[in-house]
Amino acid sequence: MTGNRVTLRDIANRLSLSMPTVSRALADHPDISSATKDRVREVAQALNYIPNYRARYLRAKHSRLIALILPEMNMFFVPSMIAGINRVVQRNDYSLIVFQSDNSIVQERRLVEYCTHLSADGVLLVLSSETADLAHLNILHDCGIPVVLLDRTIETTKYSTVTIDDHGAGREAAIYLIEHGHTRSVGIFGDQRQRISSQRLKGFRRGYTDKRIPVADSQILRVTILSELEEQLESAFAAHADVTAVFAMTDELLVHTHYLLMRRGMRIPDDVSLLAISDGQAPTFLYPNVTHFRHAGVEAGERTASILIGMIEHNSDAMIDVRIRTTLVELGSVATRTPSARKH
Amino acid sequence: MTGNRVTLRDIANRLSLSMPTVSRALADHPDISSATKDRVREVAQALNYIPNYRARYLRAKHSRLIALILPEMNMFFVPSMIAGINRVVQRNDYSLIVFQSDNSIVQERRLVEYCTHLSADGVLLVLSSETADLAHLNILHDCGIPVVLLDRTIETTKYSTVTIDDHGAGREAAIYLIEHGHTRSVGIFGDQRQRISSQRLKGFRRGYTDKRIPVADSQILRVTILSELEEQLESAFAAHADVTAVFAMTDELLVHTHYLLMRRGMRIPDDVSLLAISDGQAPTFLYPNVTHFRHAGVEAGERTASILIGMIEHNSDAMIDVRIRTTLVELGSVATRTPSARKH
DNA sequence: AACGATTACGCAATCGATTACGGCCCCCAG
DNA sequence: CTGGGGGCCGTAATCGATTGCGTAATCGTT
Repeated sequence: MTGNRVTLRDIANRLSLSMPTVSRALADHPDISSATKDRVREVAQALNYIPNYRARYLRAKHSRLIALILPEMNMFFVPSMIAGINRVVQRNDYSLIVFQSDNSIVQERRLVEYCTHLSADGVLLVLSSETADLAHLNILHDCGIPVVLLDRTIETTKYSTVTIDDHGAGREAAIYLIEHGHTRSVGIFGDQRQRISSQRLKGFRRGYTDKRIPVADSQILRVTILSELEEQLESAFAAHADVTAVFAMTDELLVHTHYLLMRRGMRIPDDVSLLAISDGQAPTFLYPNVTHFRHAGVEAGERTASILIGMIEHNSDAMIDVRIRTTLVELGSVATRTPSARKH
Repeated sequence: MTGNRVTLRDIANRLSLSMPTVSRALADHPDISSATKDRVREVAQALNYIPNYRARYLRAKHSRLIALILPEMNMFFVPSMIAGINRVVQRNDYSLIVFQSDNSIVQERRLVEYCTHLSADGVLLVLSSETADLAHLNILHDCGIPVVLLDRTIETTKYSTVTIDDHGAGREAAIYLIEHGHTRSVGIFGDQRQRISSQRLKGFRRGYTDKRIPVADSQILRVTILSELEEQLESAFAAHADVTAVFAMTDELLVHTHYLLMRRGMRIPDDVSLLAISDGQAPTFLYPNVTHFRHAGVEAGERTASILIGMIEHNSDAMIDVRIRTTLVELGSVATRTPSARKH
């Protein structure tokens, strides 16, 4: 360690110039002669000058820091989403600060506040499951820090949001199953306090309603804790011997459902068809590959980050709501059943 | 947006006090009377004062920022590692800045430099696959910024490292297979430019050597791109009809190998046994569950972050090398074979 | 020759907070 | 009565960089 860092003053002293001149020289300001610029650059290089962004951004109002607050790390979706966000963020010369709220509203509140301390230029927020309202975001609004809500949100007219078309995906999944002859299926959904879960569930039911096919409540699983899945699935099978298909709302539910079906000795799609909403990774390494409605995490991340940076740079308060549509990827885990060909 | 943020000066003016007094009052300095402290706190609250860390840390030498540079996002290992890092980082009141080098040494170099601009207090680095030496880290050393190399490293005596006991895990995996009667197996390894791949491979071979069982080169797969896996696996099976077990070096290789085995119609573990090194997630949702040598990503992240923060706070240059041992988790994907019971 | 314009740079303030140092007032002891 | 010592607070400098404004020197113009 060479002691303290080289500053503009050091360069200035070395060249008998003033700090402002050195600053302007390094910034390629037109007021400075190119001869001086060259000398400054040379000395800066020689002395190994390292700019102090902390000092620079103290004067500027911005920090070029973007915060991402996640409820939790998850091997599905989150990594690709971060990858997408990071790509856009880095490309625009911002840095991404990642926080975890651990699904706690207290933590989330604390972190939001912390973002103001850090003078983040913008905040990307995936709400914790405990978050019921958005009052704790007022502080960001007061500071003029734009926010984009991502993936897991609640209804709002105040903040921009980027979400999957959850309702649409659920509905299309149902219709896809019905059109392949699966009039009796089991739908597996997550914690209903989360909008993505309730929306996908509503969409799923809607699909059946639209096709005028009844769905019993026992066909709809609401899995709050993963460990409940097995029992709920067994009950559903027990209640409905004529089930020919299973729909899983997320990758996490998918992989565990897939496992349970396999363990049950069920062949996919011969004994039971399997359909999911997924970011497309798990379906390609499960056997057989799983037909799914795909939402690209990378894309979602990129769009979200783009919107946020747009808001930051145009100082815009415009509320943008992006609903990302899913695309069907058919990989053969859903069989076509004719009404007569039902199991047994 | 209410215009500009409330500063210490605003509070000072409101109370006809000086900025330093307000600063000290908020910091609970003994020089300030409790009456004044109360008044200051009250006004700070009322005015919605938000401290500016950027200004605060300009005087202090530190920033309470820790940077993490990753080669890429990956659904396996990385999320749990980040989770572990983040937990420790947040608990110690630091913030985590995440960068992706996209496996490019140019990017990595740029990001390392960027860390100095931001005055990061420490850097956590997972080397890109292109990184062959550590010269680009000198700048960090010059700035007195501690570094801990994580997971994917190269040999160094200059920086602290946290790695899995790759060689040991590979060796134990081999021995485990042998002791279960699998004298002929296929080992699937990653890009040999990476230390973790070469070490695991070496360890695996070593296990066989120790047990005095020959291993043909065609039993060892080196998979640089995932799409090559299928072909290589087929060749291996074609070359060795007596293969009774497959070992996958990582989760990523595991899930795809599992898929290929299933698609081949092979029953696990009846037709072929499957063993892996894994962080323990994938093995529990693949059917059947996969016996593996487990390395906890969360733990690795936590240890790494702890070491880095220790170095930061004790201003220590001590070189620490942590080699995380893997633990065997038996989940039944490896059958016990007696010599006579080999397949056919 | 004198004056306005241009070039190239320095001075001083500023961002918001922290800290070394100094000073006032009051109380108590000598 | 006086001096020493706390208690409590203000002054000024500082962190490193940026920016508005001023200015000396040079140049060109009529």
